[in-house]
Amino acid sequence: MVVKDSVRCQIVDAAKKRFSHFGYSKTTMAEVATDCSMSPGNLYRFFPGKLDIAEAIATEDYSKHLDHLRKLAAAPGKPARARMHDLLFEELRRTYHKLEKDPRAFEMARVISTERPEFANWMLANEREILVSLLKDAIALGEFNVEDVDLTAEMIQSATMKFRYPQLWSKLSLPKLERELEGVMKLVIDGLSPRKPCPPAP
Amino acid sequence: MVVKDSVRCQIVDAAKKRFSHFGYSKTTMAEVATDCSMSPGNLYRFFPGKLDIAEAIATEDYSKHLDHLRKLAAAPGKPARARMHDLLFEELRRTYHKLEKDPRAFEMARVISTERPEFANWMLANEREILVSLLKDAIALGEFNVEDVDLTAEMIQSATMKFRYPQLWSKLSLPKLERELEGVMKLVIDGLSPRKPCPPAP
DNA sequence: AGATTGAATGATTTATTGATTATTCAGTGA
DNA sequence: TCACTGAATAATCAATAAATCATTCAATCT
Repeated sequence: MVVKDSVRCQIVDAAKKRFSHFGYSKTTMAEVATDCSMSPGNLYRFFPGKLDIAEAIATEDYSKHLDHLRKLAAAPGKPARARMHDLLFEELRRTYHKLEKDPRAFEMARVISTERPEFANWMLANEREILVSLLKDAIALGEFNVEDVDLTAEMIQSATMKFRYPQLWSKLSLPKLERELEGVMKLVIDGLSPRKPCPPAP
Repeated sequence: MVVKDSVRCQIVDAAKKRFSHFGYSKTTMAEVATDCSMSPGNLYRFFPGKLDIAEAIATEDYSKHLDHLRKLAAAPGKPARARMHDLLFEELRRTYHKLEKDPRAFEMARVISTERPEFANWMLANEREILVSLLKDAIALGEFNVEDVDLTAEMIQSATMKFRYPQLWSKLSLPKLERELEGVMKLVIDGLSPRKPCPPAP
């Protein structure tokens, strides 16, 4: 089992190099196999198919990111508002940089999300979980006032959808996207309704 | 000039029929010309190209929709909240139905928005204008409390982006999309911050 | 027996070719 | 001179052939 795992790792590593050098579609299973000094057929004892290798790479990479997000969301001593800011901005920046500068990463993201739509859902669910615990925490601290935490987390994700796949929507630059996300966050946190009885002092 | 206009209309009408029957890509300029009893070359005295005919059709159609939206946004006697609801829901439903059931309309929308991205921006700007006047009205009535009206309108559009191209994002059904839009609207209007000093009565 | 190979298979991609079609413009007729 | 035509052009698309590649599996090795 430990042996099997190390072979899996070897395969993933070889594929990682190939994919990031030449792209997903331009690397063949035969090449990956050769890099691992094995026959192409043998790869299939470790992975059901090529896409699954890509998914393994993506999962590994994404898990690190998730850990980071969890830390941001739980940062002690920070107001919930600031933590939510950090959380959403980190996501925007990560995907932006990842997809903007690296066409290979972009290709992989595209392939995985079209061939394996559940993967994108899984990511969303993970992030929603983080959001939920952040909200609960904020409620306990009296910073937010939310009835249905799960629903609210879902709605926050809805409202920030544009920033999750930045280059799909608009060719906006990162600074512009950041300014917009800032605005949406403010809107979501403060809302449109008047806080106090309202009319401004004369 | 009045003659030129009537020829333009004739061309647009012929193209409208062809496009909606056979689709944009399957109708040829020669066919449209024949329908108008003219030579293909002559079409170019009235439109710079095929895409511009499609754009003219889309503009005409969209203008009617805009009028409707303006009416909804200005409906007398309704609270701003309800008018905003009507506005955003009408947009969701329109695009959903238009694109869901009619593959020809979908093709045209796709072609125009990829070849003429400024068209989509123009639509957004139009709707933002409506949103701005709705917001101003709501502020005057004391229903909303907003500092920067233009910025806020932009942010509302950002937050509801997902519902503007429903089928691009998710394969969600209309009822699910409606429930989500409902939630996002509530979030945007009420916000997360506590309205009153907050803690619930015992 | 279990692990591994690598040739065979069929699906997918790429290259090539031959239409089709948007667009232009020299020419025609009023 | 002006409105228009329709053949010429160039770009795009469809069809097909050729090659590549993911995947399978009978045979081989350890």
